[in-house]
Amino acid sequence: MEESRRERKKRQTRQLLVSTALRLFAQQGYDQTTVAQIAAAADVATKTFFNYFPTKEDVLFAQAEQYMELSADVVAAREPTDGLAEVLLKAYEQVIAHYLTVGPMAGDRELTKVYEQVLMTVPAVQARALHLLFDLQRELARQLLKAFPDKLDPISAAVVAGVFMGAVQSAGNAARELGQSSDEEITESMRRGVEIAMRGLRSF
Amino acid sequence: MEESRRERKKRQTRQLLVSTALRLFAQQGYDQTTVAQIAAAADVATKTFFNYFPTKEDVLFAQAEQYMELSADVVAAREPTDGLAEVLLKAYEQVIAHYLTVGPMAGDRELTKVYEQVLMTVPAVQARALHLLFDLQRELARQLLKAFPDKLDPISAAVVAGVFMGAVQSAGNAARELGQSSDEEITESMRRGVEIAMRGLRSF
DNA sequence: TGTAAATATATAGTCAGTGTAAGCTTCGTG
DNA sequence: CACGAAGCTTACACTGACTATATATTTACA
Repeated sequence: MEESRRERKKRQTRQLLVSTALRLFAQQGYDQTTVAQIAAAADVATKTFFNYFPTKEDVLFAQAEQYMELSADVVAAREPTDGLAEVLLKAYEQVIAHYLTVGPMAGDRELTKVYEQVLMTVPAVQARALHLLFDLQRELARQLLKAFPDKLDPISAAVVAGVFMGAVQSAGNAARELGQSSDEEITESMRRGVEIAMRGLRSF
Repeated sequence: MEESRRERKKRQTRQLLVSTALRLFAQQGYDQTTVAQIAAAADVATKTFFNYFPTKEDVLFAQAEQYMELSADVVAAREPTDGLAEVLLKAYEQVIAHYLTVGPMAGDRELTKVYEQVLMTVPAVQARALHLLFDLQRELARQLLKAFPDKLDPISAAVVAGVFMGAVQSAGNAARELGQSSDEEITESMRRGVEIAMRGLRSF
């Protein structure tokens, strides 16, 4: 079945809300922009905004579920010869590639800056981002446990996911704090983080 | 200089707000309890509550900064013979011990249950908790970098902290989800998490 | 005891987010 | 084509977190 008119309109409205919100955030700042303003600028009722996004923050994370599906796909489609480390690395590469090429930030330097600015300064947004990271981590653990039932148990699967995500996230964050702002620098730092997670902390 | 009257009163008011809030949360649930109610029950103005705690959630994390100081102390007071792994393990043991014996939850089964219930079900509180975890991680990275300037650089220090905290946090969480509710079971799972972080993910 | 700083207060607001009921659009079925 | 069900949007009213401001009170200290 193709996309029905209803579904199409819904997607359009959703997209309109996202782009309108980002535009206003860029113009006047996140905190200075009210949901009522976003709704008015998109010409819908305020309540409609909340029908699409449970909170104001969520409009910034509209594409986040895709990452979850993406990594799940990679884990599910693993080659029988692939070990746990290989699968993790592939999932990582996939998500990064998707982020850099397909996501709403892809290539748009201006938008990326707005995003980063908001993410670094607005506590509520930071909190929401961490929560998402956390969900992603839990989902990854589930997938890994299903893919490697002989090597993992529920606890170790969770730990593997937690270690991996912790490495990537902390590396990316540290890179940003050090002023590394280009995609290349940041992904390179993340790669180092992954390598450390693979080797283990005793290697220091 | 001892504690002045002003400081003493401040501490008392703060303590009163915390215990009053917890009592009300236990009685009527977190969402059902308003800040106005807490303030009224503690016989202060609503605004006063916000003078002590920036948000409603914060009243649940009154003791969190102590963990940061604690782990910083451990790292700072390391023996010259201690390697990075040993220092991390010691800091971990210290914080756990502190949590189990000194914290407001120590021994109070009832209060611990309220806490866990709130933490598992209220999104705003989860978000706040994650944010704290994140701060703690960053602080740990700073301390490690200072203690091991020859072995670490800013990126790798952040990664070490991120991997370590990620392991502990995900293990603890997975344990709770599996229904392990006793302190012993949970700390045992966390210990496994730490071991995995030390060994590295390639060991699977 | 007088004075400046810190703190608490009441008042009046802004804004995120919810509940509800009513109306409009779209969909499937006969 | 017709019609009823289901899904969305909307207006409206409301709760409650949080802030700004201006005022009063308490405390520290000379």
